[in-house]
Amino acid sequence: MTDLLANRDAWLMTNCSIARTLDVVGNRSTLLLLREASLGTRRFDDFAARVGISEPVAAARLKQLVADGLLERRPYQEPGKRTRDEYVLTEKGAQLVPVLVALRQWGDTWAADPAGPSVWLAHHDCGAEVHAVLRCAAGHDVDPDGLDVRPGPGLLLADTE
Amino acid sequence: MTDLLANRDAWLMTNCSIARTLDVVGNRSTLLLLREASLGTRRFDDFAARVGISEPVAAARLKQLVADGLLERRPYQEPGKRTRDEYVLTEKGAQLVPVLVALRQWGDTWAADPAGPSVWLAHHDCGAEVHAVLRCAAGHDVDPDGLDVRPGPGLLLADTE
DNA sequence: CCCCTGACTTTGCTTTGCCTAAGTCAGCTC
DNA sequence: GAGCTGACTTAGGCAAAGCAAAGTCAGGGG
Repeated sequence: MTDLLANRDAWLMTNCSIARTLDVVGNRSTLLLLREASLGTRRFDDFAARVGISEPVAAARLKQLVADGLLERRPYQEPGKRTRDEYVLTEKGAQLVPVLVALRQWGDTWAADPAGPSVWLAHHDCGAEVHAVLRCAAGHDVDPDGLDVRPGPGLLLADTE
Repeated sequence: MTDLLANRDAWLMTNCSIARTLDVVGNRSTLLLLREASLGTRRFDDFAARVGISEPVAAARLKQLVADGLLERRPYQEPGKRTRDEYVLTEKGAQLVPVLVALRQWGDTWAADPAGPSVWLAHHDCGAEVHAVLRCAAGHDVDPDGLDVRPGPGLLLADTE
């Protein structure tokens, strides 16, 4: 086994967790639907209107999100109305919130309106602003360029003859 | 001004930082190219091969990433070879690393190969594993469901007549 | 000065995503 | 039991994104 790190050409990206995640949420409307779900939207029409997509697209994406286990469909009933279904985040879906926070944070910094961002996120318990940060298991804050890539157990190597 | 938080219907999402970020990096191949750049890939052919996209697509996306200021094109020369251009992350691009880490982390948890992930990220200084976490300005760790949404200065309201 | 190589570009085609407009359907309200 | 409403589905079409295969181009090596 030669120098693994220098031989990145041989690494096959067929088991990349980023790519696998993007297989599930890798398009704009899916992520925006999850944004809405995380902000508390639950009803079909609201999803379509707030994301700004047509009903056919909303129906297809929501169905896929339920199939993938990121949203759960639950019956509910407003007083004096018939029973309907609402869409709520599952644990699996809620764990994508750091992705949404990181995306929002980048947009706030690099692509915001001159007036500033439309919303910001406060810690429910203390009211302070929330950010996505990188931290190592030893408790250190980590810079984007302070990362080392290490081969993991699922690494596949190309057949280098 | 009535209850802003209850009146989310009136919020116009035309100034959403998540949507603005997705306008720049909202497709699979762009994010995978940034993954490669963050892992140290610099040459055109390597980008195309490692991301698994065709050359025309790689050329178009890389050009757009340079135009958007996430990658910088720089001349370099390997000994005994002609001068070429390489693509390296700018500060603007590097600040998307938390997004990539959060995506990777979700994939490790919810979509990994039974054998485990192909790579993991270590803190360069201490070797411990790195994660994306949510933290408030007061220093508390924040759960995905511990977030409050607050209207910001750039919030646009719909004309509710 | 001719060839090789890395870095693209061009062409032609398929797939995916999204749109509008119109239709369906189920259960309350009246 | 007729109509309304929310939640979709169906049909038809356009545009963006992707692929494969082949062509272009510039500069250093031989």
